[in-house]
Amino acid sequence: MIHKEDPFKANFDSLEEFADRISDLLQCPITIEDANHRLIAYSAHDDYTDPARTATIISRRVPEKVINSLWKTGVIPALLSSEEPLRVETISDVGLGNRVAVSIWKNNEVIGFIWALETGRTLSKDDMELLKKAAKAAKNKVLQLYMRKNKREERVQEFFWKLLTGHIKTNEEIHENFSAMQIPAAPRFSVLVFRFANGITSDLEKQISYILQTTQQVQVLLYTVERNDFILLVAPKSADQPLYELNQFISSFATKMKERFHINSIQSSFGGIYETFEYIEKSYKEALTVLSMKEKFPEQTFSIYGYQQLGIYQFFDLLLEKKQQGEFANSALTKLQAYDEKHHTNLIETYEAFFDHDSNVNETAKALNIHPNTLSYRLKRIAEIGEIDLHNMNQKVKLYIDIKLAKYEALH
Amino acid sequence: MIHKEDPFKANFDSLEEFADRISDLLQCPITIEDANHRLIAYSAHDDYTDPARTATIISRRVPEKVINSLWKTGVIPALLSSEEPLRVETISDVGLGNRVAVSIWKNNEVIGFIWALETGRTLSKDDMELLKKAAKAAKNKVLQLYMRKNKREERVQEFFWKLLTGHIKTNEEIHENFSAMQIPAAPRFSVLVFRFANGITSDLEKQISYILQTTQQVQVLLYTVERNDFILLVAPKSADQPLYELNQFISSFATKMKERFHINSIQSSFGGIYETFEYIEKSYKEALTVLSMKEKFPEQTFSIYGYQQLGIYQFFDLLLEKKQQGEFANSALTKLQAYDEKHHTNLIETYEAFFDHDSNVNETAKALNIHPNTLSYRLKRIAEIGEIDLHNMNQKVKLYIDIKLAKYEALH
DNA sequence: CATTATTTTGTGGATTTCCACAAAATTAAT
DNA sequence: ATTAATTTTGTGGAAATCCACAAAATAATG
Repeated sequence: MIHKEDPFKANFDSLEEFADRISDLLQCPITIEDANHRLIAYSAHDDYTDPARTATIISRRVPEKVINSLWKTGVIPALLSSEEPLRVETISDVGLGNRVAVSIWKNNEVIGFIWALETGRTLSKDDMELLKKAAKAAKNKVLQLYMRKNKREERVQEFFWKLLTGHIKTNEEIHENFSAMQIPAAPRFSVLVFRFANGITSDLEKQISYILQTTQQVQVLLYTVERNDFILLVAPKSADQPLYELNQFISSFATKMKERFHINSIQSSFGGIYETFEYIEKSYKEALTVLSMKEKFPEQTFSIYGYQQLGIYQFFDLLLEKKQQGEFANSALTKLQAYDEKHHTNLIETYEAFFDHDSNVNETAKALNIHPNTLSYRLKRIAEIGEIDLHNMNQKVKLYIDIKLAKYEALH
Repeated sequence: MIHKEDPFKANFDSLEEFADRISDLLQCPITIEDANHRLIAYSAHDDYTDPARTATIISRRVPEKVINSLWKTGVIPALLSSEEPLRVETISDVGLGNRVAVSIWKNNEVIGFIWALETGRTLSKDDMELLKKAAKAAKNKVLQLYMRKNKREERVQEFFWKLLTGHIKTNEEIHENFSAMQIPAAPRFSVLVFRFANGITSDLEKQISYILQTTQQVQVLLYTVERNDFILLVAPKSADQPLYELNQFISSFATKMKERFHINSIQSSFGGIYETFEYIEKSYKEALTVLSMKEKFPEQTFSIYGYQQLGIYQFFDLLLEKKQQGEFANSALTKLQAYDEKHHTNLIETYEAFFDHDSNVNETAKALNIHPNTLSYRLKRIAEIGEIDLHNMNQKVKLYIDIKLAKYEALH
């Protein structure tokens, strides 16, 4: 099939119609996606489609695992760096058959993709050329969509910011806005913050937004940007393990940012998980509290992301304030410190390590490079010197807290 | 030996002289004590004295174990209820040889004792009569001492009260007063409070004072009375186990008050142990904090006396305040509560009991009357439902605190 | 420098904990 | 009322803890 003149010169009303036209010309199923792999249009009269395409059409977005594998195999990076069509071999793990893809460009930016599934036949050089022309012809329509989405995005972000700062209080008002903007409802949510080392440029924002759009672990209801912080309203899917899901999300986000965009050192946190929207502001503040604590007390909190996981550190600022007014003097701690000082021992360090390792003798001994019996001996001495009963939860905990608090104070 | 006329008619200059006179007449060593068993005077020209008397003279007070045994054998109660001389058989445990005692009375009150040690000879009926007369004759001189002591006591109490309320601040000023009033210095001290069910009458005050004067476990530097509270400045003797000594003191005080005066239900507490006197006010406040906490949260604190032992409850009022402002919501706790509610389970109670029993599976199971495996199973469920890692000290502790805090809030 | 006190490491055995598995009992759901 | 899910109790064996004791190493003291 040879097309001397541009077969896409004629106007078309919708991108669906356009997809069908390409499909007719190339004799294979066509899918058009936006830059975030959301479905824009697809050709209708095809007899066969592979599982990946089916899933894409059903959920109106490309499945996350498909996107991940397209990144890993270098397909998407190639599409983002060249206007040339690219053949993708079958990746059967994710139900992806042979296909050819091309990116749609506006100036120096990719604003979408066209996919041609090679079901019956393999595309020729000329067919590839044709696909490239199709990409150019689709530009304007995709751009319109893109602009429209951007405008909506701005309105939505403004709304989110009002929620975060508590400028919209009543549940009714919030719900009205949610449905007006077609933001899906969710039974529970949390505010999540990614804090970057530098200010978030609009380029970076697009990259983040891209990763979020292609994430299906949690539902991202809203997001906005504030200096170095990328702030999200996210809804974990399960009622059973919301914390687990959020942690997973954070970790996979960090991995993706690192692998795909070489951005390291993102600090992440999320606030409490709540069920009604009045708590958005609170959850946000809690997320900020976690970040602030992670900054001030990094060694103790590096593995903590959620406000709940922050545990006793939630009230450390409160305790510190009182401590600095001279309260909560712990004579056990004082005595142990004095003993350590005088005899060059490590009783406090030992105590701390022991409880950091969940009162597990062997683990702690290993971590401290000492014999387990040495650890036992030291604990016995700690009990004697500090006059503290190590079988008493209350006393144990108090000393543990006081040790951490002293560390915190020293860092301050 | 018969003495028709009163042999004590003649004036005498000092009680020492008087003791010698009796000793001459009865041919045995004589000791005169005040109502609190402090040595007032003793006869000098005696060839033999038993260990109890020696110790009494050396330390200028009757040893505590001797007093205890005189109470147990009913000697002191008898002396306190009758003017008649009383023979005491040897109590060899405490180094007490045979002797005769008589109490010195002023109106209806005992203000001292005279002891005659039967070293060589046994006292006859007439000798006893003589001793009784001696007690009457000693009255005035002993009373003078008694009054003088009382006056000093008043001045000292006033001074102590100023210390407690922070009206004397500088260490210098405090030290000056201490030496002016001949209060012994002590390397470390704490303020201790006994709170009685009712106001402290002057009778009760005397009884308490009596017990304190005869106590040698800790050194009582100062005391005073405020409504229902008997407030003491005490100095533990050892540097190693001051807490232990103070706890012992409290427990033995309670026992004595019960056994000797049938007074139950004393609430006791003490503040921090400090080394410089500026902290007296603070220690006092801490002691009051303990008492207040014991009142508000009795089940959790019934075995706590010292401020240090109060542990995490030291900052419960602080936490409660924040909690009531809506902070520190713990979703793990919320979920567990919901689960308990819905399925009629006891997860929270189980968790609490487990840590109250120092994470000891067997003990806890016994206390809850369940199989140890049931406990394990419940803990596993708690971890799942609350999304909490039971191998993580921080998370464990936070939930424990939050459970106790919820209880505390409910009691409020 | 010698002596004493304290700390560390090692050994062995009784006890306890931890788990996996399974049967019974109870509760919830259709 | 039957089925399914959850909870409780039981058994047994591997692993870990605890403890007493002792030798070696180190630190403190006169």
